[in-house]
Parts: sequence; C-alpha cells; structure tokens
Amino acid sequence: MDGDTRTAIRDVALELFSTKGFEQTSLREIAERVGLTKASLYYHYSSKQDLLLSIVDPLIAGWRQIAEDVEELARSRESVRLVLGRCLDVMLANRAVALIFMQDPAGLVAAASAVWEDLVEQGQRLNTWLAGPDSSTAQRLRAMAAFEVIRSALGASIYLGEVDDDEMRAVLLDAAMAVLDQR
Amino acid sequence: MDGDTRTAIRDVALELFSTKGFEQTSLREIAERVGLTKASLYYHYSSKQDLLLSIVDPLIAGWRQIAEDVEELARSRESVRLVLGRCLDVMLANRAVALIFMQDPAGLVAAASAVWEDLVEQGQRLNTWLAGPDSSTAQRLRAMAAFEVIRSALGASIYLGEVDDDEMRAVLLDAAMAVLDQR
DNA sequence: GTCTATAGTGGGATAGAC
DNA sequence: GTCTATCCCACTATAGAC
Repeated sequence: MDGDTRTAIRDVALELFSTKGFEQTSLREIAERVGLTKASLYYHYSSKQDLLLSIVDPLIAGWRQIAEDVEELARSRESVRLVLGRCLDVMLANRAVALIFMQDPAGLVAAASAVWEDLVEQGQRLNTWLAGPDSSTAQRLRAMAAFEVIRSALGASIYLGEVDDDEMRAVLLDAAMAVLDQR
Repeated sequence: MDGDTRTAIRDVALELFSTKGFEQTSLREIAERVGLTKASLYYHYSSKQDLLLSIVDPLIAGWRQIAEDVEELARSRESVRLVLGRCLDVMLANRAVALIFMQDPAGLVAAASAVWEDLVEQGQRLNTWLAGPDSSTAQRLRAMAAFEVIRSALGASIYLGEVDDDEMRAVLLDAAMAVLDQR
C-alpha cells in the first residue's frame, strides 16, 4: 500500500526538475529530500527517464487533446479565442510540469526525444490551425507569436511575482488575440 | 599566431551549445570536431565556463547597452517601437548565442549564475520601462508578453523554416506594439 | 520496501613529454 | 601548441542482504 512513497518521490522530483532543471537534478538529491536512499527510488521507478515520463504525462495528454479537438473545429474568431484559452488553462493547470520544458529543453530532448518530438508536432498542428487558411509567412509568424504570448504565463510568476490567475488569463488572451488580429 | 585555433574552438562550441545545449555538449565532442584533443582546449580556454563566457559576451554587451540607453529615453509610442526594434536586432545579430539561453537556461544558471542574474536584471529594467508609468499588473503583463513576441523571432527559424528577416522584423514589431497598445 | 555496497560510465581538469 | 596519460569526481544503475 505504498502509492504514498511513489507520489512523494514524484512530488519532490517535480519540484526539483521544474526549478533546477532535469539534468541538474540528481537522483541522490531527490532521494535525500524524500528521506530515502538512491537505490530505493529504483524500486518505485525503473529509471530517471521513467520518473520524468510519469511526471510529464498529464501535460502531454492535455496538450494532445487540444490538438486533436482543434482539427474538427470550425475556425472563427470566437473559436480561436476559445482554443487559446484552453491552451492557457492546460498550461496553468500543469504549471510546474510546463516549467520543466522551459528550464531545460535540451535535457529533455536528450532524455526523451520521443516526447519532445511529439510536443513539437502537436504544436505545429495547432499553429497551422491558428494561422488559418491564409497561410502566409506573416500569418504563421503571428500565430507563433500569439502562442508565445500565451506561454508567457509561465514566466509571469517568476519575473513579476504573484499575479492573479484570472487577471493574467484575461490580459494575455486579449493580447494574443490582438496579435492574431493584425492583418 | 594562433588566434585561429581559438576562434575555431569558439565557432564549433557555439554551434554545439546552440543546437544541443550547454550541458549536453562535452569538451571531448568539441575537441573532436575541431580536430584536437580535449587537453589542447585547455591551452586556449581555462575551463568550459571560460569558453561559454567568451561566447556569450557579445550578446550580454548588446543587451546591457540597450537597458542603459533606455533609462534616459523619454517614453513615447515611437521610442517604444524603436527600443523593441533594437532588441530584435541584437537578438538576430546574435541568434546562435541567444539560442543557447533558450536551449538550456538551467545549465547556464548552474555554470554561470552571475551572467544569468545580470540578464534577468537587465530584462526587468527594460520591462519596467516598457510598461511605462502606468505600472498596473496588467500593463506589466503586456510588457512581458510584448517582449515574448520579439523573442519568438528565435524560434521562427526552427519551427517555421527559412523566414526572411526583414519581413519577420516588420511583422513581430507590429505584433508587439499591438500587445502594448491594449488598454 | 529499504538498505549497503559497488559496478560502470563519462564528465572536467591537470601533469608533463614533445 | 599539441599530445598521451591520468586523476578525481558525480552520476545512473544494479546486486543482494535484511
């Protein structure tokens, strides 16, 4: 009955991965904080990569869901706003996990290239949809920029201190839409 | 008369750091590509960190210059656009270097925390100026988002393939201004 | 489930010959 | 300036006792 230890490990790892980066966090340090030895971790997770994947999974899932739903969604100004809002929500709901990807992309590619490539692919599907039928370079640039605006929610807590999520949501969504509206 | 070897090392290191990440690049690999042994690198650079700093220097300098100039610049719509344009130019002129910071922030913090903290500080000075006298949370969020729009220029070459720099400059500047104009 | 002990690898860095 | 040889260390991961 020790799903407890397993989640304790997961929680500590999440915190360290998201603050120090994946490569910069050693299993020794994780074990120490949980109050175990390094070896014991391997009873619960078969490798460092396994631990990473189990942490990263919910974000990937939410992400893929959006990318899939979007394909059968008529593109209108409102639906675009809705989709961007969902992106924001998924990111905020998995804030710490998302931070891992920002802290050490290179480390993630090295440790789990499949996950990374998956993420990139979903991102491109979304970008294509966001850009819309007018797939000029300019419009694809705007779609990318709009998405960066959404993604900046992750940096806010770091660079701006405590920010109310609802206010941030409103401001960033408006900003992203303003970017896409430029034609 | 071997400033040549020194720059050859620098060039190879820059390419590897910016594509694979700083931590993921070993001195062995750099040496191999240059056609030297690991030990020989140490004749030219006293450490891996030394090598990194010499590579990263021009970007930091350009950056700091902007942050300094800005402080004695009256804030108007035109001057804001000018400053954002300079930010974009510095980033494009040091594209590969800037990519290092995106590939592996955590690794950079670990290897050269002083540089990173410096960068963050300059960024905050700039953000404050960009946000302007109305320093509401919303306006600071917009300043951050606008800056992310500019920064997205770095991802463009990766995710969108070849993009004309002039067009990108125009599109992203307009987009960033649109974000700041939201009130 | 957790431990001690250790294998095995690869990294940054140094010594000293040439 | 470049080499060979080596040191030292930290890490992931495994073996096997309890």
